[in-house]
Amino acid sequence: MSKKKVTTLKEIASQLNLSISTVSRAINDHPDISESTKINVRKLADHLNYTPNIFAKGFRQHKTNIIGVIVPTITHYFTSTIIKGILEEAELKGYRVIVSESNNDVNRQTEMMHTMIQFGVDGILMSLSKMTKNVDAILQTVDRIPCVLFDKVSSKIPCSQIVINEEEASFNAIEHLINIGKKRIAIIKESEFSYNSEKRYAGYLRALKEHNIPVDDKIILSCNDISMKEGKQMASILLSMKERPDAIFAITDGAAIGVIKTLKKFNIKIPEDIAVIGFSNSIHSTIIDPQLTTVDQPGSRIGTTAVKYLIEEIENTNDTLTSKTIEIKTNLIIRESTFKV
Amino acid sequence: MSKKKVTTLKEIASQLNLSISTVSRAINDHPDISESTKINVRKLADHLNYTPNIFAKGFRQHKTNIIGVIVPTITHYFTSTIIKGILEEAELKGYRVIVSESNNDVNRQTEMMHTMIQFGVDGILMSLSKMTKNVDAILQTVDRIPCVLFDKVSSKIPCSQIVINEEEASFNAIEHLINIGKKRIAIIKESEFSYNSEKRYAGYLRALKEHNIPVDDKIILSCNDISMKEGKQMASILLSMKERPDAIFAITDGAAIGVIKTLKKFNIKIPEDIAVIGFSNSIHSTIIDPQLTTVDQPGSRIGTTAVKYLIEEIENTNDTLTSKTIEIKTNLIIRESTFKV
DNA sequence: CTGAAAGCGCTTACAG
DNA sequence: CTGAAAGCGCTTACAG
Repeated sequence: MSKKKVTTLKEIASQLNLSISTVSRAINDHPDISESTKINVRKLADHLNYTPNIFAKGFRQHKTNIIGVIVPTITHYFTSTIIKGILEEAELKGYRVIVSESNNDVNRQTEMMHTMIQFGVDGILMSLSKMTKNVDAILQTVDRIPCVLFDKVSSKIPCSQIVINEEEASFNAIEHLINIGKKRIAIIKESEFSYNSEKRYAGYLRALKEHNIPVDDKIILSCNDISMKEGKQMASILLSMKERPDAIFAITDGAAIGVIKTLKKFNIKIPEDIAVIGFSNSIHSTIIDPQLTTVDQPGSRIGTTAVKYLIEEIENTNDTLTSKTIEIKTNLIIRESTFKV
Repeated sequence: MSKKKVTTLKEIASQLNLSISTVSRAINDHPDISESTKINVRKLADHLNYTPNIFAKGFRQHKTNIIGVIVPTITHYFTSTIIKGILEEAELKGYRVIVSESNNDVNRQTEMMHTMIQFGVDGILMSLSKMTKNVDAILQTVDRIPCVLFDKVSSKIPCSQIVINEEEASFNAIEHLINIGKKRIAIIKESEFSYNSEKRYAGYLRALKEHNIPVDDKIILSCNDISMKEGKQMASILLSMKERPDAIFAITDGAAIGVIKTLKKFNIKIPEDIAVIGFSNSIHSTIIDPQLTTVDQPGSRIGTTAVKYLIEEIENTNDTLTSKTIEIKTNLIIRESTFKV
């Protein structure tokens, strides 16, 4: 592939009989340079289609204006909306974004952090892969380069974290079920190693407690790798019980949709016999019939917020490193699976 | 943010009493260097956690090992599966990926190509934004740097293009409808400026022709910005006709799902009264009830193939530039919306 | 087998 | 207001 020869400062300087330094300053609008020189330089630069060699620049300034993003899976709708937010905000601030998928593999995740650092990114935005138990590698990274965690975070890591109000959102969802008269509310959650799942579970427990509803372990179901399939299985288990629940809270929309599919198969009336609530407000939630009541997670806002905090940290030269945890508010979207019009 | 001091070749050289050149060669496994030196250098490099400064390297070698990707919208499931494929293959080959969204804005698209070139990407992978009529900017880019188009392509651009067999896939979908006895098949498509839509429409026309079914313009509906909403509207229009169709082919799953929702609202039996086919095999197609017959587009394969061709072009030093168009095969996935078990 | 030196394109403290 | 020079970290032709 033959690339066209590319314009450099040297080229412009020689054509204008100026020094490279002057041309550099003129292009960067340095106050020392006379207006007339600036005009001449800019004109020729435009004409020759000059674009600075970012590598020489980044190399010189130890700054690349690239942000690295590591997520478990890019194909989840929620994740892709976060990335959308990241791209928008980063672009606005003059940063480019390198994206990587860890596929929920902790080793890949570690490797990716290293490659990103090696690529000279200015900072890293990361959503942790499942089962990230050993955080040593991450601690090292946080120590070397600005990092912000989002969505799947860990309190063991000293850096800013952007999350949603998981516990409260879940509390509100359960309270809504109680308000519509439900008394025996099942939950389908993940194992205790999932940060998000535990928070949502905590909200569930608090809601029951505050409304004096006894907790029944039999209708608290955990599964690994929660998805539509698990939702179906858990729904079958719940239906087979002597004392069926009158509402099911699945901590992901996927599982909630699996639940609805199974309930429909057994001709259970939704929400009259059993109401269903999910979590995420994925697009699926309006495709399924009845449409799913769920918690809307503003992915795009999470993304833009994460970028804001990261860039602040990148550009903040003084050494005060305050790691904040920012909670993005969610909304309960009430639809047919809990509310009959 | 205080960054730890980073290990350089110089540091290693001085600790080992070697020259920088020798250390550089040892690390790059140059044949000139003795095995013992290599071992020493590697050991210390590991110990000091040495990672080459990619910017110095890229700057020196005019190669960044970064691929730029520009897509209209990242949040479309199909697009995100393509990106997944791109990330996998790129990583395998030692490349990183910068992603950008054009949001279907031609100006943004042009700007992004420029920024990417400025960032020194080795090549660009692009899916064209809608209404890319003026391809001048793209022609310029193609001239400066290896490019491969995928999914939304244009025959006006001389570079390799990775597409699916749109026309044939659509032909097969229509033929399936004919095989199950349908005789009056409507199509919901986009305007004539959409490459994909036009190809699918061509397949529709050919199938009708080969089966001697007359074409009726009244049941050929076009809309801009096709989605679920448009699917609902078009379905209403079709239902209001004296001569209703007995099958509807929507060229996107979103529109097909809108169609199904409207048909259900009017208690039309699917597929007996009206069968429905979509295009993409998005996850929605198994959420909706009845499940949607649709064309599976292997997004991940499109992504990996695009990367393969791009890297071939990047690494191919000789000047023979052969632009091929590669068609990735699709499959018709038959489900309840056309076939009653 | 190893080293000294030039150079990639840019910025910036220093000098005038 | 402008220029000469050093240097960012690396690779590589040249010399030994």
